Amino acid sequence: MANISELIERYIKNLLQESQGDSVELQRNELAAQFKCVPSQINYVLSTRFNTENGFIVESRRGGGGFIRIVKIPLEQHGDPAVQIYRLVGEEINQSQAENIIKRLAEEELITLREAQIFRAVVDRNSLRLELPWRDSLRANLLRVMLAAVFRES
Amino acid sequence: MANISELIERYIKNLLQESQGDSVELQRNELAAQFKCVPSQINYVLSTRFNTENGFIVESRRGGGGFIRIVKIPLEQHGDPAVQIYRLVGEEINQSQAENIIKRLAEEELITLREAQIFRAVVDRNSLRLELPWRDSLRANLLRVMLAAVFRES
DNA sequence: ATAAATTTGACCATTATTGACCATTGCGAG
DNA sequence: CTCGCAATGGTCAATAATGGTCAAATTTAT
Repeated sequence: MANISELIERYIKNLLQESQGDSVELQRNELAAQFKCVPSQINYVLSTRFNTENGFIVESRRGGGGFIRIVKIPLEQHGDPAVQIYRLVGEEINQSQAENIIKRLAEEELITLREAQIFRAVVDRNSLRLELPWRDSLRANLLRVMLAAVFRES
Repeated sequence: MANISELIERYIKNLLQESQGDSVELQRNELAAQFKCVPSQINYVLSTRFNTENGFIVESRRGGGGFIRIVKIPLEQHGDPAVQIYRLVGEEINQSQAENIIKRLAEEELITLREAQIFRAVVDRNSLRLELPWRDSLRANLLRVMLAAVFRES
């Protein structure tokens, strides 16, 4: 189907492949003009196809010389453990589940001891001062972005 | 990179590196001429990139023989880290302030690059899915516990 | 028919650039 | 000495250049 969002997605993934590294930088307005769509559609594509669940990190800056940078998290390079663990997190996670995952990450030496301590501090229920439906969701989100940060090898 | 401010920032940081000490002295008009911008843009760069939050002090003098001196202030490496951290982070902190602190910690090699990326991921407003009065407070809290986790090692 | 995904646009936020006008300092001419 | 000017740097507000959010409208899939 001639779905613009999909075209944009493919275009960006192509750029990622071509660029030697694992990231591309682009301009929102320029891209939008190129695809003859409104700029906010770029945001739509980014949030639906290039989010952390899909293994991407998006950074950006506004103003003069602004940009959008899309970074691919190279999960494959770390082999099975990293991928499995990343998927394990899910939409919600409680503290002890999170701690198990962190323990495993440390055992597999995918993160250092210090990093494990940072992870534990963040997923601690006392750090996440929220009531329960939301706390587990925030914890899952934070765990995922922390994993993404670590697996990101820049 | 169509961003003069960034070029000027890099230029000054280069000068700082090259000069043995931790300070450089320059002339506003001269610099502005060199980069073909208005003199006040130098002030813009100074106030956004070389302020105390970023660990710099700027001194200057007007009139004949005027100058601008930029001095880099290193973080205290001794004393109780917890106290210093608490002072730095406070009860609430926005994303850019947090990022500045993280950048400094990495520059001072108090945390590794990977750790800095974890920190950044956690303090990102998109990771902390909360509305604004509480988001800054949660961010401050998380930053504090992460720093505590790292400095606890004694 | 309903739900989900996509497309649009109005309005918002952040960062950079520019220029008019202001302040301070040093140095000569009287 | 003192006054005045040349040589510096400072402030602030307007404008430009980007990107972000949110929800309504529309299209597509179930």
